[in-house]
Amino acid sequence: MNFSISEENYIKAIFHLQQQDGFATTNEVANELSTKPASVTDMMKKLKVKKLLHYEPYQGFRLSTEGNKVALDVIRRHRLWEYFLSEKLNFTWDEVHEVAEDLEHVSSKKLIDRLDEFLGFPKFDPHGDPIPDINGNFTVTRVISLQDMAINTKAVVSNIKDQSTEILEVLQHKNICIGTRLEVKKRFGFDNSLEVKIGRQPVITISEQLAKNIFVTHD
Amino acid sequence: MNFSISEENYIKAIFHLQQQDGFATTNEVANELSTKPASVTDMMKKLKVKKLLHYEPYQGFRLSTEGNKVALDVIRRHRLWEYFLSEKLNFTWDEVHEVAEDLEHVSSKKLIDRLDEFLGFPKFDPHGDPIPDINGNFTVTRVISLQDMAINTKAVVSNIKDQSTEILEVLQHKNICIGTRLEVKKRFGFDNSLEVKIGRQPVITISEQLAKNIFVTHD
DNA sequence: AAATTTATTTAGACAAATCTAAAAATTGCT
DNA sequence: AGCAATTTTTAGATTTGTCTAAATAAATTT
Repeated sequence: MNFSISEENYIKAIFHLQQQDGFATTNEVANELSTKPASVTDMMKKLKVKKLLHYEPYQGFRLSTEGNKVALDVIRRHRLWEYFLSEKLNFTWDEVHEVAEDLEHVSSKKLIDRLDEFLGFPKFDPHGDPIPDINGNFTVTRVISLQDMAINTKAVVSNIKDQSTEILEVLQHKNICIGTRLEVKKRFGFDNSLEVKIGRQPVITISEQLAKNIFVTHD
Repeated sequence: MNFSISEENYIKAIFHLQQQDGFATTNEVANELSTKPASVTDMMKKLKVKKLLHYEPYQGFRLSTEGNKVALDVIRRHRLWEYFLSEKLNFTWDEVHEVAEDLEHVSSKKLIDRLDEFLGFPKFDPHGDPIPDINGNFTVTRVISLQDMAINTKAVVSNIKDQSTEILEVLQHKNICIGTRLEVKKRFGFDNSLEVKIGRQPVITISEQLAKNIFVTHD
C-alpha cells in the first residue's frame, strides 16, 4: 500500500497524540496539523475506509494495527533523515525537523533500509527519540536528563538539548559527546552538581545547568 | 518562489526536450510525462502566467530565463541525489533514477548545498551527466566514449555505460573505476583496440567493445 | 434538567491537476 | 488551393484535499 503525503501526516499526528491519551480527537489533530476540524473529519472517513484507524462519529480515533505500522514507517523515515542531516550534513538540532518533514514522504523501502545501513543502524535521532528498526521495533529505553539519573548507574549520552557553541565548548573540554559511556558517582545537594566517571579517566564534575542538557539512556 | 511537484516535472521535461529542437511541443511533453495533451495545455497556461516559459497557442514552448533557472535547480537536485544513492548507498545505475525522481522535489536549498559539499562537489552523476553547481553552471566538457578520445590526450573516467558483472570484473582487473585518470597512447586500426596508460602503471590494452562502454571527460 | 458552551459533523464550495470528448487550428498531400 | 490528417485547445467532469458556514451532538454550567 502507498499513501499520500496528507494521509501520512494525519497518521503520524494521530500516532503522536494517542501516545498520551490512548486516542486522539478531531480538534487535537486539527491543531497538530494546523488545519480545520472539518478537514480532519473528512480525512478520518477516508482512513477508516482504508482500515487504518478505528473511528465512530464523535468518539475520537485510534490507529488500527495496520495504521500503527504505517505510522512507525513514517517515523522511521523521519528520524533516519534527521540523523543523516545532523550527522552527515552538519545540520543543527533545530534545523533537521523541517527538512525531514519533507524527506520522510519519499517512500522507497530500499532507500530507507540502505540509508539505515549507511548510518550504522542508529538507535536514536538527534533529539534522542528512538528510531524504529526495519521491523518497526524500537528501543524503549527512555531518554532522561543526566540530572535525573540515579547514583552509581551507567548511561550512554544520546543527545544534547541546548545547541549553543558555549555548551559544545564545555562538552568538548570534558570529552563528552553522543555515545559516551559514563557513570554517575555522586550528587551534591548543595548545588545539585554531579561527579561523573568516564571510562578510566579521573572523575569530573558537572554542574546542574549542564546535566539538565545532557540526555542519556541506561546502559 | 516555490513550485509544485507537477510544475517542476513539466519544467524539467521541457528543459530536456528543448535541448534538441530548441523548443518543445504539446505532444512531446505529454509523451515525456505520460500524461494527456489537454493536461499539458492547462499547465502551460499556468506556467506562462508565472513567466516561466514563452508560449503562444499552437506555437510550442520555450523556457524563459527564470524557467531555465528552475530547471537547472531541479536537475541539480536530481543528479546530486543520484550520485548520493550510487556512491553512498550502493544503488546500481539503473536503480538511482526512480528514487531521485522523488528526492529531487525536496527543495531545501541548504539541504542540497550541504549534500553537494558532503559528496565532494561531484561534477557528474552516475550516468555521466553533468551536475549543475550552486550557481546553475555545469561543466560543459562533453562526456565521450574512450573510443572517441584522440591519441595522447588525458582523460578522467566519468561513467561506465554497461553495468553487467562481466564489465565490472574486467574493469576491476584492469584497475579502472570512476575518477581514474588515464591517457590514450595508441590505437590499432586492425581491431580498434587501444593502449592506455594509468598513472605510472605499465600500459594496458583495452578492446573496442570495452572502450565504447567507458565514458570519459578531458582532463 | 434546561440552557449554554464547546466539539464535531455535514453540506456546499473551491483550487490543483488530471481526464474525455468535441472543436478549432495547423500541417501535409494530391 | 482544397481536403484530410494531425496537433492543439477548449469545455466540462472528476479526484484529492482543503475551506466556511450551518447543523447537530456532547459536555458543562447554573
